[in-house]
Amino acid sequence: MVQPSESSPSANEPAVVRIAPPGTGPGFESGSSQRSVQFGHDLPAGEDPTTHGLNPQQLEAVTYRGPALLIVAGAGSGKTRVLTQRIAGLIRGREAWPSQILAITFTNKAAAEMRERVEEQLGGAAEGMWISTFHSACVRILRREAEHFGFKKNFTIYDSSDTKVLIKRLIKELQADVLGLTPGNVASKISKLKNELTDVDAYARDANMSDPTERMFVELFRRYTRELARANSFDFDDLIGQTVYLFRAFPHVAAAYQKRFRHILVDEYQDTNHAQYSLIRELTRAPQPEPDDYLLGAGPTGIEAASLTVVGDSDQSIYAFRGADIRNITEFERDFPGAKVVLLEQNYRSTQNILSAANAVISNNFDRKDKKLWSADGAGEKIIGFTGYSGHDEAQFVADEIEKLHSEGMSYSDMAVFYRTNAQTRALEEIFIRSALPYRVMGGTKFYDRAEIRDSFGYLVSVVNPDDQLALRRILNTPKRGIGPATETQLATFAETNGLTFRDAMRNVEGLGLGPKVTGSIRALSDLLDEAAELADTGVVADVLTLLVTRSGLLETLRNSRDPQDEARAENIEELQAVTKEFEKNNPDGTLIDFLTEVSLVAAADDLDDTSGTVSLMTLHTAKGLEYEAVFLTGIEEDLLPHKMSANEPGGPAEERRLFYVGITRARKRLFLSLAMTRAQFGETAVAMPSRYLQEIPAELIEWRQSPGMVNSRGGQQSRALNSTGRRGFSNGRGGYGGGSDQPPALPRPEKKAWPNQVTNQVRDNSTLELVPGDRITHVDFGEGRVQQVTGEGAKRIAHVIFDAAGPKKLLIKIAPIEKI
DNA sequence: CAGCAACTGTTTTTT
DNA sequence: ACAGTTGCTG
Repeated sequence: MVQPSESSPSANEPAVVRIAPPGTGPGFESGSSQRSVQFGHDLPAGEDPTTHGLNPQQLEAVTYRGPALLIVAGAGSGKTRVLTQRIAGLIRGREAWPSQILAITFTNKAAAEMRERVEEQLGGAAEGMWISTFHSACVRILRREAEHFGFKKNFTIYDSSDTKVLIKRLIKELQADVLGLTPGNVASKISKLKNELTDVDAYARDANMSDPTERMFVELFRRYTRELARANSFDFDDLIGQTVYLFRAFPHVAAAYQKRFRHILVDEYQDTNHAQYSLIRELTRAPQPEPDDYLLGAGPTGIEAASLTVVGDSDQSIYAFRGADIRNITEFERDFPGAKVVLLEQNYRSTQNILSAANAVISNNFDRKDKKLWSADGAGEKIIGFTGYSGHDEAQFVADEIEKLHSEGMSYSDMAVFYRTNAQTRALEEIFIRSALPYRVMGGTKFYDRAEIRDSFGYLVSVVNPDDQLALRRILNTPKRGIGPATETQLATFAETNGLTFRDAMRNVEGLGLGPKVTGSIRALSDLLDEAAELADTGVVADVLTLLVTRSGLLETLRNSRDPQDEARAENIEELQAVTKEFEKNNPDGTLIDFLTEVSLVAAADDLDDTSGTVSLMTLHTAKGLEYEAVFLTGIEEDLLPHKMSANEPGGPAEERRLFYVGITRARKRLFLSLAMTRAQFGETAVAMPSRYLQEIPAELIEWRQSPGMVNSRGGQQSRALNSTGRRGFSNGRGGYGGGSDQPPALPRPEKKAWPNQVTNQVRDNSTLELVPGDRITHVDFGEGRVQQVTGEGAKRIAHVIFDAAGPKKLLIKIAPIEKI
């Protein structure tokens, strides 16, 4: 069996899988204080490595044997440890071969981590085990079985933006935009339907076809489905849904997997959607006897259904928006009669203060099983609260506190900043860059979303999967080679009328009667793709990419451009070449298809880099499953958390509260909650109100450095740094707010734009500014100060300054808003 | 067909 | 604020 691609790290961070040394770096949920005793080789003689060091509930979860087991694992209760020891125990006790194990995790990174830890327990005997995400596992199955239902095994995967491009084209063709249908809303509706395993025909049966918008939507859905099939492609949702379809339509195919996988384990079960649930149901069915078995008189197969272990926490269900159905976990016992349930409530991660805050917040969600996390490790430090005047002010607080923790000996990689929306990174990044703080934004998937990278992938996909018309159209005139929309349409029509693929139309371009110049361009492109395909059969991925980007002129066009940004774009392509070389190194037998599959399925959390020594920035969603010594939860404001888009949705506010809960429970020792009074949005500054969830935390757990009540409308004139130091103890014992009131005081209403965005408007370049210790400087926010020391080289020179009022700061000289006096 | 200026809507979260 | 798109001109 081919080794799965999920055992290699994401192509974005292509080095070897990194495991943080105990106690450092962002760990996966593992019960940090238990870590030192978890591996067999540390044990005294005679101890059972599978069960050593477990509490009674964990022990039960590891050793229980039966058809179905639900482990209700509160945050930080050591569930990953329980899962890995359970797997190791099954294999060590000869109850299962590695190849009979299927473990499903939420991200590739979590899968790699789990594999690593199982191997460590077993001394490397995990060969043949499937530990992967739902999507990766389904790709593996589909590649092997695609030919059963009209796909080829070289299929490619459409990500959400590919999907949108295709739908956009269809909307244009059908002029569906006049009915208010946009690529966004059509794509999300189709995705929802697929998550419910509803296909076009099923939907059309119940649709109100007298409604023109509805009728149009059905037509779009139908064409979208047809186009995907024609392009030999699956979208994200298809990967799951089509696998379920495959199993249901071809019982003998399903039986092969039902027989193979004897133990199925699913992590983060609370976030499974209906399609994923159905997949698990199919896999845990007892295999049906095949026709041949009857002929041989074998009767029923006699093979029992696989055993199923699921781990989850309904309080951490945060993906309802993409179809996750909390009932999958709440009704588990009904779905699998005779299921055993084990509750893990002891927390090995956080201090009691942090857990008490988390418990208090989540207890406001009614309709949940009461569950209280507790720790044996003591109260710990208080939670720190802070209210800034603006998002930048808040960011400055975060940066200052990070510096402080760092100077006290905490590694940057042990700290993380969370936020609700990706847009909030801007202010944080600006301040962090200025403060010369090493940071890294997780997810955002920025690299693979850049146009030049997508173009490069367009070439690669066109080579691997010539049926993909979308990829071909993307590269047809990129770089510019004189093939406009008119020519593109002619090619498409020619293909249509002659029953050819778009790619074949290109191969026969001479038959179209186009101008000699255009014909020549298409011929050259077509030949290049053929040559690359030949190379892909024998050569390595990196060479194929190099051939394509050089011979197509993509790279050269960018290099010769006079747009200064194109230089960076060319560098991005070179970085992609480096990524393919790394892939090559990690997967010596990896094909181009493997490479494309891997990058298609990287998740936001997959590019975590444990050893990089940087602060991690990420959304609350990405943070799930991770833990850090110190956590900063930013933007704890109404309309942001809970987000205003969630207000109308049923269950919205409760889900947002779970999101807050997830954020709180990521912290081991230190937790910081911050908000701003005004926040820039759409370039305009709007007033923000403290989040309702803040009041749910008992006041005695929070020490407000600057409470919402302390901030007044004149505050914008003062620098935060002037009045934030040394004040403490504003709790009054009742509400969560300082300043003497029980309820969050009504915030003042400053005029719009009362405090124009002080940071972003200032584009400056101080790269020529020379500073030496002793110089007096003035800073836009911090006032006057004296340079103590200058470190770093060139563009990275950092001034260490003690400001008269704001105290010590580090500034990146190139971009800091400073002047020499 | 390419390049430029003006104009739009967009931001909730993600495999 | 910004990117992506439309519409005009050469």
